[in-house]
Amino acid sequence: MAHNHEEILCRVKSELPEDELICDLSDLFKVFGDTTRMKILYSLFESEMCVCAIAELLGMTQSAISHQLKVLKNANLVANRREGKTIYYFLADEHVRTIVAQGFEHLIEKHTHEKK
Amino acid sequence: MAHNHEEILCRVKSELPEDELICDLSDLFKVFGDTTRMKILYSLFESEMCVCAIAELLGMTQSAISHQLKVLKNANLVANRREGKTIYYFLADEHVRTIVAQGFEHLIEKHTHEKK
DNA sequence: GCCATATATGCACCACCGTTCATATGTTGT
DNA sequence: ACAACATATGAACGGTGGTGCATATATGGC
Repeated sequence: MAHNHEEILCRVKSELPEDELICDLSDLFKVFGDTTRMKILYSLFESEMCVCAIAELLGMTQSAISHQLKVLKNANLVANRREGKTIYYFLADEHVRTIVAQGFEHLIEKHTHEKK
Repeated sequence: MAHNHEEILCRVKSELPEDELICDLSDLFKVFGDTTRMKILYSLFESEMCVCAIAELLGMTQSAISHQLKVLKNANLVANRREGKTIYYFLADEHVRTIVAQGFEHLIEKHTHEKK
């Protein structure tokens, strides 16, 4: 046991969301937590792109990109449309931009504080 | 080589941020991508807390919590203050709430779409 | 100074994840 | 139906990261 904090423990415990929500949330952010996927998202900020274009842009295997696009799609961050043999991927909604932008702002603020 | 997409490649490539920014961004989101850290953040939404209180709340080792608090602190998501022997951790700024809230909204929207 | 309490840290183990290779699926043109 | 191209998928390898154990550091009380 430790020092007394029963009051706070009870109050915070009652306000904590269920495990499933916490899990879904961290799973979502996990998707943003990889440089390859982040590069893909940034690319799609500019324009929809087909798989091989992204692979060429990032200098990576088509397979690797395909795997990561699947992860992004499962998280509903991107969607795709078929046009003949090629499949174009694009941002699923505007939340993606907002979330990345918020992360960006945090980084900026962090850097300005470090310049002391 | 693949089918032609020189135009798009050049345009997108010129707009892509430098690798360091991409890396910093994904590193930041990586911090949100763990259930333990997410639970800690949600706890701190309610109130500042000491290490052993968080450990008791989450039913985990003091060591594990301490390790994760270090990660959160390195990312400038939390800060701490000492009061005698105990050290209280709290949210470093309001970006944390905003980022988590954005992720939450994305999940909500996703769920409503799945209810078809 | 010594002991108890609160927190931090180094290490090692294990699980998970990103990549590549090989191959499968799907589409178009002939 | 077959060949060529675009993409998806499964398996395996390697690296990273979260956890617990043991221990170190720090503060307060006696």
